Amino acid sequence: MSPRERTAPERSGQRGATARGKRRPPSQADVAALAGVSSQTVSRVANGSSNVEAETRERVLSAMRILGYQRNSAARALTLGRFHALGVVTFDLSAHGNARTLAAVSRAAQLAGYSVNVVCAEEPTGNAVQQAVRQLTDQAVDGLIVIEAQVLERPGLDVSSGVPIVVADGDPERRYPAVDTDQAAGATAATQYLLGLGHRTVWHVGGPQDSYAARRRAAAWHVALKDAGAPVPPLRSGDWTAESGYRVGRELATREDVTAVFAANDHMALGVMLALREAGRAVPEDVSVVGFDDVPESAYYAPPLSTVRQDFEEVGRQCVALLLDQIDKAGSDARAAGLITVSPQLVTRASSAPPGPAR
Amino acid sequence: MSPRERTAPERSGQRGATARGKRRPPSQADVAALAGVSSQTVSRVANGSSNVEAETRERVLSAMRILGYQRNSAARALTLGRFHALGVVTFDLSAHGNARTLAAVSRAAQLAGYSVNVVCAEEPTGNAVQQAVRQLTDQAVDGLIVIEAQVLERPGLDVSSGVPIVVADGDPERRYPAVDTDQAAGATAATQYLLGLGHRTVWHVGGPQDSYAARRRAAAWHVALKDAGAPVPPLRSGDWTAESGYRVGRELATREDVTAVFAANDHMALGVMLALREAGRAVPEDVSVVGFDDVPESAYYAPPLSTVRQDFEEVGRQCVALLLDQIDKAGSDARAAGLITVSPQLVTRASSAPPGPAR
DNA sequence: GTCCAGCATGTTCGCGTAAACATGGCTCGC
DNA sequence: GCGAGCCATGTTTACGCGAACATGCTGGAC
Repeated sequence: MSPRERTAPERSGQRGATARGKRRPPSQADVAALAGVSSQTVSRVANGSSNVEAETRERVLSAMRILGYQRNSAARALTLGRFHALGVVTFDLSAHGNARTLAAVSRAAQLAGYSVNVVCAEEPTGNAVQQAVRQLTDQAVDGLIVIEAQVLERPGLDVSSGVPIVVADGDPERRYPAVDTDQAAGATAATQYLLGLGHRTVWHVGGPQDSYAARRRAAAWHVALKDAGAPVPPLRSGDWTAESGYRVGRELATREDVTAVFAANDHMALGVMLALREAGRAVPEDVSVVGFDDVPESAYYAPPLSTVRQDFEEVGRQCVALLLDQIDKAGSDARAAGLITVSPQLVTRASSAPPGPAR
Repeated sequence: MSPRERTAPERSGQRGATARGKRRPPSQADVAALAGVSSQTVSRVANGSSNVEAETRERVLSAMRILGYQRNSAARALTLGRFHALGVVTFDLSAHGNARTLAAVSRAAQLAGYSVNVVCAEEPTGNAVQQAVRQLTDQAVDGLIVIEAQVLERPGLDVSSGVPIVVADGDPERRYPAVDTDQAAGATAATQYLLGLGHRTVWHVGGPQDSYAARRRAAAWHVALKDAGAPVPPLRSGDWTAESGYRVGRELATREDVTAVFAANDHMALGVMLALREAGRAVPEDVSVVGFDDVPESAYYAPPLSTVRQDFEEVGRQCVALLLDQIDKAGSDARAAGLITVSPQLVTRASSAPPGPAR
């Protein structure tokens, strides 16, 4: 009559060790039967609820161990309406910053008892993202983190899927709560630093123009030059790769009046330096170079690269904090859309110096 | 009498747009009610089943659109007993290779209709991994991929959690099916290449000794030297970072007899090159350097680095293929534990050359 | 002594889905 | 012309869990 009648005869001895038959993992009911209690009591023990006598608890725990019980998270999610999972959408994990941010998100989420579901969209086209988001929400997440969100700006893209969203690094329209490195501060610091060394002006190798972070770095560079009354050279853009930096660098190397270059990331700076050296322009004697990111290797470039250090750990942590916040207060009208800013820090190394006396 | 009685009166007009009340996402039953069919028919349409009249299907699809229906994956997983999710355990996403592999896994999984659950274990201690695996299986995955699995060798570590496991890059004991770059072939190629250039012997800067990949590269280097009748210099080890490469490089730079160095990854090679240059030893004129990985930037190092290119994409793809294979044939005794090997490729650039005539 | 509070535990039910089974109409073959 | 079989669709049920409610027992206040 009780549900035990169904399950009890079917098993004899413990399973789990043997690979026989169409094994079904043990359920609460199985544990309950073995411990001689109701499945509800098992549930209480599993959730660390109070109100279970010590002796009963022990019996249940022991039964769990014997059967190798693990609660079924699907069933759990179904009844609770919560998945305890976060989704992360990103575009290019080979980009150092994205990978680092993801790692930090993963750690923070784990600490909070959430798992992390990653989707790596092929391309930052609206469609790919749409699909990625669809897959994630379909796949059961309580919230979404979008890393490197340039794509969100595409008009008509609707990622409102019912779950809260937090954007890391770039939501130009402020449609979602966001966590971001203070790109402007970093770019300004780099530019002012180079000007302060005595350079007449600073050239900028920007990132791809569909990247919001890249645009903000470029804008801050522009403003910093204007504020200082320095001439504003034309903006050259790459695509974050060292190769693109090299390409732009070759062009810059031909111009005698280039004495300081601020690249929007370290990898492009690396390419720029190689191009300069190949053209016979010494770094930093003839041209100073500053990057952005502070990838761990940049201290060992030739020469070691001055750069702007981003705190990816902090960005990841804050993303998770902000998202969990939104998830928890789901009832109250969340959309308060905060913006958390993480400060970067200028790191000076051997790739920058005052302009040479000659010239 | 029908379930519709419960749901119908509760809602008026469509929800989803308004933020009123304790919204519950629309369910099959809601769609069914709106379309005037049974929920089973909705299920059939949702799963693309045959046997639904075109006109009915249209009605259901339209109802889905109106309500913004998304199937509840928890309920789905509960009935199907499958989550359509893979778990990935890794240790350090800032390591280029791991991040790339993860990205490839993510893409391959997505293509197969699986989502990817990532856990980034703090440290490669048995405990951390144990916990990570626990969290993942608890969190509902159909299979597990362990990237950079040196940790699996710890005795007593039991990750047998009922789900199939595939190991990327290193399961020394072959306890699990694995996909791996052919480390030996890569290291051998690099060593033989340097010997072939005329160097009397080749020094090796190995990775951390608890990394299986590092140990295999070192072993192959050792064998290649012996096979060639070259003297075998003592092994120096770093920890994959450029900083450690620099440290070892400073030491090597003091030895006049060092003319060729094979580093176990590109970042350490970078550090080595900086140390050599600082000590007045030119690369490649005085010392040739070869790395491993072919990170995208290595072509722009100073000088551009000869290295062994790993095909992370392929490793990721194969991992997923192997894992899905195991998942599907769960019944048959899977543990056939295949090993899939992915070939790396030597890429020669400016950092290597025949030894200088002098000396 | 009575009654109620509090506690350990059991019972019922619903979550959303898909499999299994049921139904009723229609076609086709002989 | 009548049953076999197929098709579109409906109905029932199980999946595993935990919230809500139910039960029965102990002890203390009055």
